[in-house]
This record gives sequence, structure tokens and C-alpha cells, in this order.
Amino acid sequence: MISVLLVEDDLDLAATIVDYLDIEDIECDHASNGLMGFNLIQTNQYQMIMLDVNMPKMDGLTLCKTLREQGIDIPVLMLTARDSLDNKLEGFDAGSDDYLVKPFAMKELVARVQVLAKRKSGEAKYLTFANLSLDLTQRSIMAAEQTLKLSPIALTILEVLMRAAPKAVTRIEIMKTVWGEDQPDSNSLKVHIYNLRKQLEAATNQVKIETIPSVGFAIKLNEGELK
Amino acid sequence: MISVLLVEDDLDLAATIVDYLDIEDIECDHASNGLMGFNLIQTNQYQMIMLDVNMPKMDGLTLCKTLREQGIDIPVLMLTARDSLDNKLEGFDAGSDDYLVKPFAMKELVARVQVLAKRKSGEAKYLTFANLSLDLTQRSIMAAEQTLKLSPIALTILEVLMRAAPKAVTRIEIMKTVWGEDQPDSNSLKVHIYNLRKQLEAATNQVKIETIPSVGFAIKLNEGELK
DNA sequence: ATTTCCCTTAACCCTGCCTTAACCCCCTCC
DNA sequence: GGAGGGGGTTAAGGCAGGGTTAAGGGAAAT
Repeated sequence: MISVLLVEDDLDLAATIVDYLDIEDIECDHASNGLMGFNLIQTNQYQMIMLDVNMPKMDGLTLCKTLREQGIDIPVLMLTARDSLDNKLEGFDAGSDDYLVKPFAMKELVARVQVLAKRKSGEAKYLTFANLSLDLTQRSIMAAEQTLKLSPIALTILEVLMRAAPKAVTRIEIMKTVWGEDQPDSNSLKVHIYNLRKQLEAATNQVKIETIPSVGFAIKLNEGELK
Repeated sequence: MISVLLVEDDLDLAATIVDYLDIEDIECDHASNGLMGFNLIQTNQYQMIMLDVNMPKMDGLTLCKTLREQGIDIPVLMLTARDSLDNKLEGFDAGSDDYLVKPFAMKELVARVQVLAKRKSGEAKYLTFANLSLDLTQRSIMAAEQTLKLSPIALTILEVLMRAAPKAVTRIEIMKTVWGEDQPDSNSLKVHIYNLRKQLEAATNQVKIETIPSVGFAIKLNEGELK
């Protein structure tokens, strides 16, 4: 069963689309503005998303860009009445996968929706720092050609550090991304950092996790290794 | 560097496209008929393919269908002067991912090429991974020449994993595609994974289903098999 | 009606990760 | 010089998540 999201402020058009997709056995949620759409995307799993460009609260282009910035790469189809080349290019530039000009034939919409829903991001997403390479899609980390085995939490911490690299990340930030709301009381983070350091040291000497006193941590190149 | 293939019998148009893509830093091979194109696809790695519909030797639709039947899921963009709805639907039906009507703006072509090159088409009729081959039309799975008997659910799970291979798939995603909205309460998925693993192990040692702790599962090549 | 095959469920086991607490060091400030 | 705080190190224990197993029920097939 295909399940998709339509973000469109024209309620008549939206209803028509939802009905039509339903006939074709495509489950279609609907949001009437970009912000609502954004929230739905966070909480639900959709195979693809249709975005109207013109919308109150948050327009389609901005929403699309925001999604891509967050690393969400669900296929996006832009729906709009604007058919100039520049408008199209703007759409693709924002990270959309397809661009359909209103008015369109419902059958073409269905065909494109079905194609997009099956389409997968082909490439792996990596974070790299020195000889560390973190494959976000496989949740695995390699240091100099060899994969190392990290616990889920250690990996999350490393991910946060590598995303910010080489800038410092506060303890608060780390704790928030790892544990969210209810955090462990005590020095759990200390221990995780310690273990992470040990494992990194064993694997590579090009990188170190530096402590920024009373702030947090940062991952850096190891330059003091000149003995 | 993006590398793509253009299959087009109009040599003038072809030359224009190749030149233009070259400027945009896209390497573009050219075949002037379907058969030539087919051979090039077999021997080279392309990120996406542009197909003219009308061509001598083998037309674009047939070529596209042939590719999909062979389990090749490179994204395909149809280029044609035929702009009727039926023609478009025919194109999508043949397994293409996008459909652009001549004459088109070069910039739009470039945008669509770039988008497609980053994705994987989900249109293939076969999925293959190592010595596993899953026939989506017959819903049957072969491991090293011999078909094995999987329950419907096990097969769906394997399909999800193979589509994403070797990326990790979250539990949520698997559950969603298998059961949709009303999911079983308990550890049904665990049991299915367990059974699936057992059957895969019995059939081949080239592939394993790896657990990604607190995320989900991924199907991978079995490299530790060097005893 | 009977059989067969799945799918679900519940129960149990086990591994290894996470937390905790305790102790250490070093630096700074009193 | 001593106290206190921030950070590092260590080991132990609990526990949750994942793996394993078997039993029961329902649907399709015979």
C-alpha cells in the first residue's frame, strides 16, 4: 500500500486529488499548509510528498529545502500553476524530484506519484572527518578502511560531533540528541565519551575528541602527534 | 562526476545535448539506436539513461521494458515529441521514471538529469543482491540457482531489505510496508526475521541479515566467511 | 470435514549495553 | 596547603533489546 502526503491549501483541489488517489489504492494524507505538512512528515512515514508552491504559513519551496537540510530525502513532487522555466528550476533547486504544472491530468499525477513513491535515494550519505567516515544510511563507522564497532549511543555522539566538526558541541546539546527529554542523572555521558575515545584511539591517531572545559566537546585533528 | 547515457537517433539533437551536458560537467555517452544503447548499458556504469521513444533497431519503450525485466534499475528519462497523455502513461508503464516532451529547455533537462542520477528507480522487475534474485512479478526468490520457499511476509521483508541494500531499514519502515496501519502488537517481526535468517542461512552463505541495534536491519554481504 | 501452512502470541533466555557509584587526578581559588 | 569542582577512569549490576522456541488459531486448499 502506497502512502503519501499532499500539502495544498486549495481545499477543493486537495479533496479531488485525495479521492482520486484513493481509487487508485494510494493512501493520501492532507495538510493545508506547510507547517502542518512539516509536522506530519516528522511523525508519519510517507513514500513521497506532493507540495503546492504557494501556501500560507510555509511555502512549498521552503518546506522542501528544510526537509533536505534535515537529511530527509523523501521524493518530492511540486504542484503549481507557475510554468515558467525559472520557476521549474527553482523547484529543482530546492531539492524537489519532479515538477507538475496545474492543471494536470489526474492520470499523469497518479503515474508520477507511483514512480516517485518507489524511487529510492541511490547514494549513501557520509559524514567524513580526517580518516573517519560515518555512513548514515548503514549506521556504520569506518576508520582508515576498517569498520569499527560502536554501541548505538557512542555512534550517536560521534555523529553529533562529526556534524559540528571541528566546532564544539555543548553537553546539553549532546544529551538532548541522545536521550531527548528524560535524561540519565549522572555521569553517563562522561563514560560514553571515555569509551568512545578509547575506541577511536585504538583505531586511528589522526583524530581526537577534545574537551572544552565547562562547555562540551569537539572532534579535532590530532596535530600534537609529532614525537 | 555524473556519467549518463543518451540513446537518440537524431544526431543533431544528440550532439547538442551531449555538448550541453558536458558544460554542466555531466559526462554523456551516446548511442544512436536501442540495440547499441542496450550493449553500452551492459558494459558501462551509468547513473541514468535518456531514451528517445522513436528509434530504429529497438525503440525506447521496448528498451526500457527490457532493462526492467533484467532487473536493471537505473533511472530512465524518456525524451519524445509525443505529448499526449496516453503516450506519457505508456512511457511510465514501460518502467520509465520521467517523461520530457520535445522541444524542451536544456536547463530543464539538466535539472531532471541531475535529480535522476542521484536516485535509484524502483521499477525493476527483479531485485538482485549477491546470489539472491527476487522476481517481483512472480514473487519468488532464488538463491544460487535454486528457488527457495518463503512465506508471503518473509518475502515482503526480504524485498524491503533488498530494495534498500545494503542500507539499514528501520523497524518502523518494515512494519509499515508489511502490515500497513494496524500492526500486530508483539514480536511478530522478530519471529519473521528469525525464520527468514534461518532459511537464508540454509540456502546461501554469501548474504546475511545484520541487526542495527535500536534501528532496524540491513542485508549485507557476508565477509567474515573466511574460515 | 480435514489437513496444511502461516501468522501471531507469549514466554523464556541471553548477551552486552547502559547506568551507577566510587575513586582518581589536576587545577584553581581561598 | 587544603578544599572543591570539573573532568577522567574503572568495575559491577541491572535491564532491555534482541534471539529462540513452541503452542494455538485461522484461512485456504484438498
